Amino acid sequence: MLPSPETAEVIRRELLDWYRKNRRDLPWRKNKDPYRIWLSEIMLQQTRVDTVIPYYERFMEQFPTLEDLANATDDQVVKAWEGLGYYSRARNLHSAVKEVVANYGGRVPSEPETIAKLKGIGPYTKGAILSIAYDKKVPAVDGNVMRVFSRLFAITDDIAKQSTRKKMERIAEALIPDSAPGDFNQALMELGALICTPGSPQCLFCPVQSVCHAYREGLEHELPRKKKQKPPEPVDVIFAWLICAGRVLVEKRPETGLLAGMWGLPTFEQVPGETLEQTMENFCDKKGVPASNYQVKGRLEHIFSHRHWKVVMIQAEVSEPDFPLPENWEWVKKEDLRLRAFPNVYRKALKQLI
DNA sequence: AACGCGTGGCC
DNA sequence: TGGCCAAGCGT
Repeated sequence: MLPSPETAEVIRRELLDWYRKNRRDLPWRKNKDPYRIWLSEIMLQQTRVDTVIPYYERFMEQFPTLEDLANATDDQVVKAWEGLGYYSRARNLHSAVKEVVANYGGRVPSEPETIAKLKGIGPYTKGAILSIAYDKKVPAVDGNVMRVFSRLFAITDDIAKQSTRKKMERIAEALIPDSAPGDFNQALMELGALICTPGSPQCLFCPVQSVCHAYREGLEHELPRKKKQKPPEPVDVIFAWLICAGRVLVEKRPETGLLAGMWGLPTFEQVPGETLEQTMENFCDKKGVPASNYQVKGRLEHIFSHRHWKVVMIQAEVSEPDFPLPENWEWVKKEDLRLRAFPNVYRKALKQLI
């Protein structure tokens, strides 16, 4: 059910007016450089504004232009992303930026069909870049917008479903103005971030309260509806701290799956029914590591989106450092560990071990 | 279509 | 304190 033309006009006017008075002064709002907008949208995927800001500032300092990023190495880009999470975003962005330089003369495509082909740019990011940087009338429906629409129009569909986002995009198309599509899209998101928040929406300060179906019915706390996600599955994991003469063995993780392609300590699952020392010793034997003096150095827990690692860190001394290294393993001097990009779970471990 | 993919902040 | 999230995308 689409909003009436009268309702649509009220929403456009009130939202744009409210946004122009209340918009936050964020680093990516300094100008409309498509590269700056693009980077911000990728970093902001599933990530809070306050978390992103320092990463964004540092990243822009290190890679001020699209060409600078295209000319960087993968290691540099991932290092700049270290700690931000969802690391495939960095790899996809880097790959896409290189493609823009190679195939589009270094200009971010302004056509929906073209930009949508780039890695890491889905329906939301496409709409955000095109509307904010190029003033195109394309919807940008993210979690904020879905929450706002759910409440404004009392939509009870599960916002975790793909079909719901398409429904919301149809509504957005009916609302988005010719004059300032980028401001309007950002106004919707800003309203979701500042007023129409998940927990306790500030309906008394809402510029579109008068046309909000949920507010009228007292349903703002019941909406949006969203399927609960399963709790992370616990896994017992061992980190091997394999040392020799001031050096440590590190492992590059597989190119797919959790922390894909990231550096870490050699990591393996605890085998049920075995002691820690048995599993550790079997692991070292299997890898051909001549290790001795096994010793538990500490424990930590780390919760990912769907895994809960219960980690035991076990140290062993490598007696013969010139043994043939397993694939994707390297020796690193302890003081050089900081030069490499480790995801946070390993940084937490290293903090305890060093 | 449903699931895998990080992290930190919030109450 | 731990469950719930926060400007999604790829498969």
